[in-house]
Amino acid sequence: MTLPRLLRPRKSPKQGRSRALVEALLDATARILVSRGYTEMAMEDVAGLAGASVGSLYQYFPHKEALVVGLIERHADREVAFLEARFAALQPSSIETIVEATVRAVLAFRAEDPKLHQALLDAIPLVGRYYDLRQRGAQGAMRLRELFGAALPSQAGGPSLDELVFIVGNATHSLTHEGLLPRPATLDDARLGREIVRLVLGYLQAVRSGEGA
Amino acid sequence: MTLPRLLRPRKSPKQGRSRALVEALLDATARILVSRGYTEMAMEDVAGLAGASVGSLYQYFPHKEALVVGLIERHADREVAFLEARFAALQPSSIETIVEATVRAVLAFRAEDPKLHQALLDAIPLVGRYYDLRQRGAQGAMRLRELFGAALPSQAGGPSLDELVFIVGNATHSLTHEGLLPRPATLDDARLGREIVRLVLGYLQAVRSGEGA
Amino acid sequence: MTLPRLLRPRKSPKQGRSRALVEALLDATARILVSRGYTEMAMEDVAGLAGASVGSLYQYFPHKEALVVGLIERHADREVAFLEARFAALQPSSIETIVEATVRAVLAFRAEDPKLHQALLDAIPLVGRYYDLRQRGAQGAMRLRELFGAALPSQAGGPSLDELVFIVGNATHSLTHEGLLPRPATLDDARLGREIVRLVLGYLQAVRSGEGA
Amino acid sequence: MTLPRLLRPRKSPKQGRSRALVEALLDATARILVSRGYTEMAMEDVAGLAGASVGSLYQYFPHKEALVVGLIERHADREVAFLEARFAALQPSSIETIVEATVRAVLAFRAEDPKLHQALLDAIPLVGRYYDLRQRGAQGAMRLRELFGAALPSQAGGPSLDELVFIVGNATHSLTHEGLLPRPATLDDARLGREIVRLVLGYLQAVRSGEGA
DNA sequence: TATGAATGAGGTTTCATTCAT
DNA sequence: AATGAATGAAACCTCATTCAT
Repeated sequence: MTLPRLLRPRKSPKQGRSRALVEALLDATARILVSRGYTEMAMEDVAGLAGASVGSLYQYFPHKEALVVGLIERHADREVAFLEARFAALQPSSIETIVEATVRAVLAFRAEDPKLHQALLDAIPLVGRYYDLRQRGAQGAMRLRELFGAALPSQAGGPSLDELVFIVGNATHSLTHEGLLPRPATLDDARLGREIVRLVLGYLQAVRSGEGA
Repeated sequence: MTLPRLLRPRKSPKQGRSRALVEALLDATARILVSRGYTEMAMEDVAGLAGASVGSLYQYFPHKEALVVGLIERHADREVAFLEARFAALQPSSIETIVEATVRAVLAFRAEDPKLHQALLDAIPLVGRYYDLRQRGAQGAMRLRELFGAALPSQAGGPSLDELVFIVGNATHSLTHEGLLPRPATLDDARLGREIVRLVLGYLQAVRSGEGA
Repeated sequence: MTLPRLLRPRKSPKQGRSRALVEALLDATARILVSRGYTEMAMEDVAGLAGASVGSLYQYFPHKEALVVGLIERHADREVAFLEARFAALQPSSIETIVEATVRAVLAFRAEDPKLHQALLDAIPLVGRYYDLRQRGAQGAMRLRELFGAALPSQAGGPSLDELVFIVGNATHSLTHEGLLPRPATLDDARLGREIVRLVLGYLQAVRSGEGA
Repeated sequence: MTLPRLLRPRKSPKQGRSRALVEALLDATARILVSRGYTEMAMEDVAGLAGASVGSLYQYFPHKEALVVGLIERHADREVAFLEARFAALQPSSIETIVEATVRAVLAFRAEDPKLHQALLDAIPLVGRYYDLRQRGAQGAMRLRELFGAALPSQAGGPSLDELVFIVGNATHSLTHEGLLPRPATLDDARLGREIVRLVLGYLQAVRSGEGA
């Protein structure tokens, strides 16, 4: 618990049975993480819910954090796949279309399991030693750069592309998840999406017109 | 841990000595929370660092969560005081001035102890049973409503004041703290502040001009 | 807790105020002992219920056991007084009358607060280091000897007077309190008293007639 | 401690090794209970004396009370087996023989480990939430009913069979254990047994002859 | 004399992790 | 490969008792 250990599983799930077990273990982790939270999640219960023994669990996930990291990564992979599927249908397009599609897609993915989404977000600081959020984040940033880079001419005096991606990416992300302020009841996903789009496009417009420089 | 427990201390710190002890305990909590994180924070160590005994600690904070909640609330109180002190100097003012001052103030407060700020943010989900983030958030929202309400005419077809506060508040908050994407090295607090202001004003401009409606 | 300490209170309750406080403390002890049991009884709660502070409590009872011992002794004193009041009305009398009166009196005293009676009985082993049950018991035995000695001629081949007192005393005591076997619903105090009397007189009869020798 | 917990172990000892461990744990409990008493008995010490770890202890006994209840039940089972073995040799017999055999058997069992016997009796009130003395007692009463029912014709005006069993059972039990009055030095087990038998038979005689009715 | 804040040893219990079978 | 019994460090928390005020 004190000394950082390797994150790689002892055995790579190559065979089908192993793969199925890993999936079951991650499913169990998701269920318990949502219902009880990380601290109250016991390894024995995860194994039990997955129909396996602790021993088997430890064969694939060398410690508790690895389990959560595994779940986060599976979730992130799924999100990427979900988003890419949506993007595939629209390029090349105007920046307006791209932003709109992205925001809608992110909201749609989140809507599939909001509780799990939130639980994973909450768990990230707890597995920080083993999961480098920044690295994953950087991947997302790269993708955004691609999407934006083509559509946006860089602007003298304005933010660099990296900076712009940082601003837009974080603002969007935070607004599509639970944040500090409670969401007004009037703001359903559709309306929320519209406002986020307005926020992003308003920003891009301001950058283009050199306001605030 | 399973049953919700009371959050009220057994005893309220009224005399000066008690008050000093509570402060020392919260200081110790802050130090250890930053250096080790919530899970690794042991009550005995907190008491020891504060020069007190576990027994005394438990006299004022009936359980571990209460200790962290106490720290979060002290921190939030200080933030409010800090911000209000800055606001006091500028009203009534244009919306541009208000936004700029707010963003700078938030960044300045955070800069006083970024590690602690982040540690507290990370701890919030862990004490969620005892600390209602939303309530505190709602208070902040009310303050923002006051500030914005006067300066912003409501716009037909645009977001309500509540919705606007939600968007602006969350976007600002997330960008002034650690988020999903790593902050580019080029983006120091000054530049970051400028971009956030641009984001917010760009949004308000878009709302006013009815774009995206 | 480990080393036996003195049982004498630090201060003898001579003044009226002191005496009243001691009574209040013992009353509180009784209440809490009945409702929660010895282990769950906290000194602070006893003091609080008596309207005093822990400090004052410790002025009169140097430790937890002393409190219970004090209560037991007050209870025993009251029982003696109760019984003696009843005895005063009937001597000299036949053995039948004596036994009958004794059994009825014991049952009557117990009926005044059966819960407390039982709680004190249960607590005796816990304060054994400080309370010598045998000594108190021996006092009771002496009184019985007096009562029986006059009415019963010793019998060659039968039990000595001491042995007889032991048998009769213990049997009576156990039957007037909660024992191993649950009391049948049909057996109210009146019927129970009748059977105990029959048991004792039957025994005395058997002793007299030399049966079982 | 405040909330009633389950009494069932997490795991049932089925294999031989487990069974042996449970026995060792109960033996250790017995030793420490006798030497230190329930309150001073520490779970770690029990485990240590049994050559196991606290963890293993808690695998079979989910809390301290369960450990003591386990011991009490093992002891009671052994007592039943002991008594039944003695009974097997003598029926059908006269009531005199039955009473005599029973009293002697109870005294003989108790003589095997008087200290333990007493310690368990003392512990019963402390685990009352988990151990229903009455239920066990009722079982014993049923056995007595069988034994007596056959040999004793019911008597008009006298006690019912249930009442009779209650009287005889409790009187016998209390006299074969430590009671309120100290046992006279002259009264060894043999003599004590004789007196108890006399007490019981005297009572039965009185019932039969309608005395005290 | 009375108070009640402070102490801190010590207790019970959990649970991540290992490893013999 | 799978199992699950065993481990034991370590955590939280209580409460009898003391003593400065």
